Amino acid sequence: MPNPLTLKLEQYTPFSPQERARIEAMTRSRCETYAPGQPIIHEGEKVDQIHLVLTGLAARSKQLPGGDRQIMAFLVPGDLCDVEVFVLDAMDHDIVAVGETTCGLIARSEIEVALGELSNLTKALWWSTMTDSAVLRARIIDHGRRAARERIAHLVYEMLVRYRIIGQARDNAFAFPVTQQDLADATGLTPVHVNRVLKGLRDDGLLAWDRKGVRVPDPARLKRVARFESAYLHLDRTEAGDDVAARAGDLV
Amino acid sequence: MPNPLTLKLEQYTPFSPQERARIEAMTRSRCETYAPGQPIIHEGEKVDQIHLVLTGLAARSKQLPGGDRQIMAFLVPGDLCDVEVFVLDAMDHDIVAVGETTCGLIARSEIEVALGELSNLTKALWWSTMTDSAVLRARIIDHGRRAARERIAHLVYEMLVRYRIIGQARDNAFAFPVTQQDLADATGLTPVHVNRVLKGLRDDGLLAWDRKGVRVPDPARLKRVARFESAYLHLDRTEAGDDVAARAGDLV
DNA sequence: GGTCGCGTTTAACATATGTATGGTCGCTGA
DNA sequence: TCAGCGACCATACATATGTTAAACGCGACC
Repeated sequence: MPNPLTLKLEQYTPFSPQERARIEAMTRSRCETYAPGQPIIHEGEKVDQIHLVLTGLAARSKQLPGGDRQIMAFLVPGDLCDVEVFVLDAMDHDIVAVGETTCGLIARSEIEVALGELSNLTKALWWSTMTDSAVLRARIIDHGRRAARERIAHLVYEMLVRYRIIGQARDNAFAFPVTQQDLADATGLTPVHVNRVLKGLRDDGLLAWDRKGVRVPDPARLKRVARFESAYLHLDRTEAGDDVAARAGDLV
Repeated sequence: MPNPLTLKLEQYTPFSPQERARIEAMTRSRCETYAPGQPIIHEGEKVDQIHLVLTGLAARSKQLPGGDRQIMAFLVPGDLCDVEVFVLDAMDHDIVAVGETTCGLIARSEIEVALGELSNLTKALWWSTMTDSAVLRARIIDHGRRAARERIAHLVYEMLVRYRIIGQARDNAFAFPVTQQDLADATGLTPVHVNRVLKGLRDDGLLAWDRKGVRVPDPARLKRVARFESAYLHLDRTEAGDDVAARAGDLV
């Protein structure tokens, strides 16, 4: 019976017998089984082997302060839990077993030789894709487990950080040319309600929003309201020089 | 003034002067500017150049039948709109300009040489990552713009397709070992409400859910209720042999 | 064979958010 | 100058979903 990973990947492209054998070999080495509810990988963990779901059901999930939990994706046999290890230093969410689950463990080195030498640019592109995914997951958490006020606060704070990173925020103010309708479309709310919430945030002095942009008078306070955790943006690569730190440092 | 793409990518790794020059060269070739609201790429389009946001603000968005729209991500200068062109045949969502926006256009071939030769396995891994992102976006749409009933129906239908693909669904039934609490965590609802909705779906004969799994008596009907569109799963690679089609064919 | 724990089911009630509508303000163009 | 338009703002009301709590079924385990 074929390996679920090849079954999955061959949706994209058929492999040669050699390639197939290589994948089968990789995934046969070592397994681990987990009981329902048991964590497979924790947030913050630095993994150096890739987990592949072989049987059962797992989930990407995030535990929120306050006890809420958001599942962002289910992982069925053939799904890889943590490809991001190649480019990100640590997991920004948990993987948990939902049903009784067995995973194949593939050493990072093993995949590295299978992929061949990756150029700097390639790796940077991977990193960009992986962080984009992380931002998508953050949006899922927002929608699933945060009230409108936090949701909007979170979005604004994230944009502040992102604009700072590219050097386009001065004095915690940045141009953000969206209408309230756009905001509604982004947050899954209704324009009327966006307006209500915005008014509330303005009244509380959490942000100012005039024609030309947003200003955040007190980022630390907005961050608290938004329950913002910066890990998912993966800005902590100090090797990249301290430019990034200098640009976003006080926000994260 | 530095190119916003290098500014972004160098968060991950510093480039050599040559690498930097290469990126700058790629993005200098051709630009296009878009007015607010104007589409940059449409769903279904096959692009063969990559769009890079240089100034302004764009968004990944999806137009739903009924007029609703969901923005899944904002794109600021330095963000790439459509890296997926390398492995996916067509866009599964739109890119629209939110503010006045200019994009640099990078020919697909240009990036291809910069990346070097990619092995089959590498490309398959890219494909896997990109479709995972697409599933995340589907979840954002669910949360933002679908009522609880459709949301759950959509999730169940997606799981049916995914289990079929890996050959673990028989007779439109599959093991799905989740509790209602898990479902609530995944859909952003409350266990009580999940229960209500599930009861409704069962009463309407849309699904049966006993201890050992889910059964979907009439997939076509569930698909309608879920307003499910299969494009985002990218199952239409007929070159992959018709195995996939055979496995999921009638569902998509 | 009882009891304990866990998941499910149901009920009554509370509220965040949606719906509908209309008003104001600042632009733009004739 | 005025009409028209789009964005923002406000109000009244409707409802999907959350909250709390309790009962029920059922397998696990002594």
